[in-house]
Formats: sequence, C-alpha cells, structure tokens
Amino acid sequence: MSEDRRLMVLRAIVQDYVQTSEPVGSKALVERHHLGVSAATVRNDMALLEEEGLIHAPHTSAGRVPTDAGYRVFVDRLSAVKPLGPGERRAISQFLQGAVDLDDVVDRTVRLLASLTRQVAVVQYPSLTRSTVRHIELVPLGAAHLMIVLIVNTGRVEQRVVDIGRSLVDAEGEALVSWMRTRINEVAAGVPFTVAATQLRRLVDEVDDAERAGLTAVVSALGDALVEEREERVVLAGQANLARAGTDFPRTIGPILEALEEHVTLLRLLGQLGDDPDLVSVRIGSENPVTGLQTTSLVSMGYGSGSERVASLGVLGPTRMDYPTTMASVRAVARYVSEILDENQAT
Amino acid sequence: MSEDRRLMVLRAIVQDYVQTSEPVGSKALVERHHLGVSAATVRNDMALLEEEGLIHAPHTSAGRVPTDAGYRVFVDRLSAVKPLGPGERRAISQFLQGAVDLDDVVDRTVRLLASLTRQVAVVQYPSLTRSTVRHIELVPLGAAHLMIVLIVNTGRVEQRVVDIGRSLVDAEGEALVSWMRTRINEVAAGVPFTVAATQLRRLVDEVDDAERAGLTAVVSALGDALVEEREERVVLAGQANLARAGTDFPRTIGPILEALEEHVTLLRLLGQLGDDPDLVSVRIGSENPVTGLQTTSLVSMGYGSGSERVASLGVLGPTRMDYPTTMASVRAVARYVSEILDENQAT
DNA sequence: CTCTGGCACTCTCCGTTGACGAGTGCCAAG
DNA sequence: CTTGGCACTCGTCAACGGAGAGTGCCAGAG
Repeated sequence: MSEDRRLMVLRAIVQDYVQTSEPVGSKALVERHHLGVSAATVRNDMALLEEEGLIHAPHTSAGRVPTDAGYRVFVDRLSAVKPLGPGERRAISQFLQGAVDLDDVVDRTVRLLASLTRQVAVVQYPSLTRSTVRHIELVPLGAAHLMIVLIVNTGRVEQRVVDIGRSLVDAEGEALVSWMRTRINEVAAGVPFTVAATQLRRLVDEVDDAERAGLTAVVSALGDALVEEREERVVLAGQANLARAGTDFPRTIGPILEALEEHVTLLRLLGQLGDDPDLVSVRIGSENPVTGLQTTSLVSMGYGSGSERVASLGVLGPTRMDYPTTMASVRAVARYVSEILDENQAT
Repeated sequence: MSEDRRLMVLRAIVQDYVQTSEPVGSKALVERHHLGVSAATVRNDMALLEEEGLIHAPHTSAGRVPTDAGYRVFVDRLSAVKPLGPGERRAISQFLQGAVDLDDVVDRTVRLLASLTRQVAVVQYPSLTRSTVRHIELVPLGAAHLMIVLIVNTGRVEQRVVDIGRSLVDAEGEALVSWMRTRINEVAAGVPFTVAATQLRRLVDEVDDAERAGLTAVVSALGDALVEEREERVVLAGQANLARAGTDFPRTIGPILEALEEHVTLLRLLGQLGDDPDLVSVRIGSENPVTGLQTTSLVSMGYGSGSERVASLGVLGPTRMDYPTTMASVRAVARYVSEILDENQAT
C-alpha cells in the first residue's frame, strides 16, 4: 500500500471537510475524487491515517475529520499557496493606495485582510525598537510644558508631553528648546532607535547643569515610549466573522474573543514567526500556546520596509480553513504593505 | 386598582428578570417582593400591563418579560441612578490617572468601561470640529516633504505629510517653512477649529505667489483632516462580554458584532444624545435605528473639557441589563474623563 | 501482498409520545 | 377591589424507535 495514496486520501479529506464542514466518509470520497480505488481500500488507508494521528472520527459511525497534525501535513507537504488572480491583486493595491498616514495604512490593511479572508484580521504596528528615528520635534505648549513628537522611518508618530520645570516662553527658554532640538536631532536622526536611545543618554551626561534638567526630562520621556508595553500595538477587524463560522467552535466564541482582547499575548504570538521572514507562517490549533485560541489557526507573515521585518500581520480563523487561499491573501497583503512603507520611507 | 401598584409590579418584574434572566410569574413575584397583595391580584395587574404593551409573555404558560417599552418606563420613572461606592470611584480615577497621552486616555477608558459594566464599551475620540487648535507644527522631511502636526486642545494630535513641490533644505526653503509656521499659528492657534479653517483659507488669498503654493498645500491638508470621515473615530472593547450574555440574544451575536464594525453608523448613534448633555442617555432595543442592534441597549453620555461636549462614550449590552448600575458607571467614567481632559487643557 | 465486495454492527439524528409542572385566565365569593 | 380555586394551555424533558450513514472485518480475487 503506497504511502503516496494515503497522503492523497488525506488531502482529499482536508479539501472536502473544509468545503462541506461535515465529516467525510469513504464513499463520498471516492465519488468526489477520482482516486482509482474502491471505498474499501480508502477505508483501510483511513484506518492507517487514524493510527498516525492525522485524522479522527468524532463517533464510531461518522466520517473522518482532520486533526491538527493532519492539517499540518496538508499545509507542509500537500498544498501550494494558491496565487491570487490579477483582479484581486488590483483590488488590494487600490484599496491600500490613498492612505493618508500610517494609522490609515494599518486601518485599511486590517479591514482589507478581514474582508478578503472572511476571518479575523490582526495587524501589528511597526515596532519602534526595530525602526530608525527620522526626526524629533519639540513644541512648547503653555508655559513650562513641551510636547515631544517622535517621527520614525515607518511613518509612525508618537507624542508625549513633559513638564520641563522652567519657563520656556522667555528668550532663554526659547533658546533652550531650539538648542535641544538641534542637539537631539544631531545624535538621533537617521539612527536606529536603540542606538539613538544610548546616544541620547550619553548626550545628557555631556551637557552643563543649566541645560541638563530639561534634557533629562525629554530623553527619559523618549525612553519611556519604548519601554512601555504600549509601544507595541495591534489592531483587529472582522470579529463578526467568528460568529459566521459558528459551528466550527465547540462551545461559544467567547473564549476566543477574550483571548483577542489580550493584546499583549497576541503580540507575543505574532512575534514568534517562522525562520524565514519571507514565508507565511501557520500555527494550527493546539500548536498555539494561548488558551482560548487552541481551536483556531493563525496565518501570519512579517512585513516591513526593505528587508527589515518591522512587524507582523495575519488572520485568525477556525482550524477548518482554506489554508492555500488564506496564505495567498496574507502574503499578498503583507507584500503590498511593505511596498507602501518603502514608498513612505523614500519621502 | 391603583396605577401605583401596577408600576410597582412592573418594577419588580424588571428587577427579577434582570437578575434571573427567566420569565417571572405571579407567584414568584409575591414571594420575592412584599407587595402586600396576593398572586391573583398581581395577575390582574399583569394582564393590564400586557395590554399597555409594557410586558409580554413568551408563551401562554410562561411568566412575563418586560418589553422595550417596559424598560423605557422603568428607566424613566421607576429607577434612580445608583450612586457608586467610594471604592469604585477611587478605582476609576486610579485607573485613568497615569495615561501618557490622549490615545492612552481613550484606550484606558474603553477598557475600564468594559470591565466595570461587563459589557461592550464604546468611546468616541474628541471631535476635531468641536475642538480648538492649540498649535500647528511644520517639520520638513527629506527634500520637498513637510509633515504637518496638528495639536488640539483635547490633546488629540493628527499628522499629515504633504509634498510641497519645492526644496526646503536650502536657506530659502527653511525661511519659507519658518514663515509659514509663524503665520499659520498667528491666525489658527487658540481658535476653534472651524474658525481656524476659514482664517487659514483667507490667509492663502492674502499672500504672494511665491509663498502661495506651499501654503495652499498645507492648508488643504489641514482641511482634509476635517472633511474625511476618518476625523471621527471610535474605539471598542469588551466584545467578549457579548458572548457571555449569550442566551440574551435570539440568534447569535453575529449581527451585533457586524454592526459594531460599522464605525460610521456607531458614530451617528453616539452623536444622537438626549437634550441635556449632562444626563445619561439610554436607547433601548427597538428604539435603536441600527439593524443588528435592535436587541441591545445603548447607555451613553457626552464628555468633554469644560461645558463643551466634544465626544460621547457609552456601553452596549442586552436590553436585559441592570440599567441603574450601568448608568451610574457610564456617568462616573464620563465625568472622570472630562476632568482629565480639563487638566490636560490647562497644561 | 494488495485490492475489492459484502455484511453485520454501531452510532447519531430526528420525530413521536406522554407525563409533568409552571403559570395563566376566569369566576364566584368576600 | 381583592382573593382563593380550578380548569386549561404549553413548553420541557426523557424515553423510544426507526432510518441512515459509515465503519471494521473477512473472505476471495488479482
């Protein structure tokens, strides 16, 4: 008995089950796929596949359903990422063009992914730590407050207000602000964020006491922006799609929604990609370490300007999902977003 | 038969039903509340309440359930907003303190509301159109691009990148930027947004051709920030709470989740508050014009610095909700957020 | 050794039935 | 206007049984 045919059977089971969402039996299989063997033979293969843990029968007398391991084999060995049609590609690029800023890019991306895959879309904001400082602007507000605007090469902008503790409206104050602006950008602009952070800390040590207080406040605020967990952000869309695929989830979708609200764990999950940054990563059901997401699969991929992977995006859906198509969509969107970041980078 | 008692009966029905989530019968009612009359009398009152359309019996032989109209009477005439305990008040203020910027305030607020009420929380960003310009900063990026950073009195910050079409790195370019920065802030800083927009447009007309091109680009970008629907934003949290209250929703929670993803309609809904901006507004079930939200109630309230109502926040839950407590939470949070905006305003 | 047809067996699914109980509506009396 | 009583209506639940789908296994054929 050839192992090849057994895998064909597995593939057929996955395909049928994804399409019909009902356990697939030996008879239905031979009818729908021309396997060239009889139902009895398929039954023997199925028994073996079950021994290997790739499929599973809900009850004694129901058809078979792929296990997480079965999907894994399907994804790794039995399927190819289905290329998108030209119409879809055009739709993607059109939808993403015309975004006015990074927030808008992220927002459009997540909606696009959700509607494209009809699943829950997850997009991570470009990480600050993996980015380069483009410019730091200081804007005096009121008497003693200073707004720090941090502009990063990915287009992301963060701002903080700090209390400088001395007047900034007099001539001396204005001079201080302008001096700080110049010095800070001298050491930080165009430099990777982590490097900029150390450079800035060194800068504080070098300056005179007169200027040190204000500069310290500014530098520590910039440091805070990184340390906080807020630095990393995710945006979701398409939660309603979970309800649509209701029968796929054993109890309710409650635990899944709860897990999705834990952005911190979600970010950790997105961070753990496969080795090759240019490949779509798939995490299936129980492979997923997060409680509540063990009946779901996460299809994700990194994106970023140039070869640098600054963040990830992906979709989350039931393990019973059309992996080839979903992977294609995720990959296409990730590439387009990277392109757009590249363009913005260039400006 | 006194109308008073009939309303007592209605109140008792609402309270019991909210607590047990099961239709309440005449016998259970006289046991749990000391109404001083017999079950038969209550039954007569119930029959009348049903005629008035305030309660409804799912089947011939089940207890009664309040209708949307019944809840309306309960909210308007039979209940008082339950004041929060000091512990809760402290928890709210502590949770909201320590927010580093407006994004953080909004983010914390929506999470707080969701966990406080165990329902879906909705928070609208302070509207730009109803705000005052605090400062507009221009930051040259690369050769010919200019980043416009718009800082508003509520703490909201928006940025756009525009292509100026001429070099900004030479001396002349730098002079232009600094000239524009000065002029723009002269007319726009400290002024309500709508006024600022017209002032800026007038400014464009006054200047020489040499400077007009750049200024036009900047002003139109600022105008865009307002016109776009993106100007209005909402943030949600606690969708998982919908699943928890599963039995309250006839079919699934799918349609509700879908409606929640339509931010535009949500915003419209939040915009239609009651007359008095200092009162909690309640929209119950079918009073709600949005498809998909007609099995839910929205409890909302405006907030903003000073007496100005710059945006709304609220929670959305099943019509079978503890209105007094929910209204108290929404009101308390709205007030605290307003306070915080006031403080930021002062800086 | 592999494939195939046949057959008994095991489950789930679904509609039926009947007892039970909760709750009502109505009536006549207080 | 209120109250106790009583017949009646339905929904819920468990038990039942037939139908259908699908399996495992076996014996025979390539």
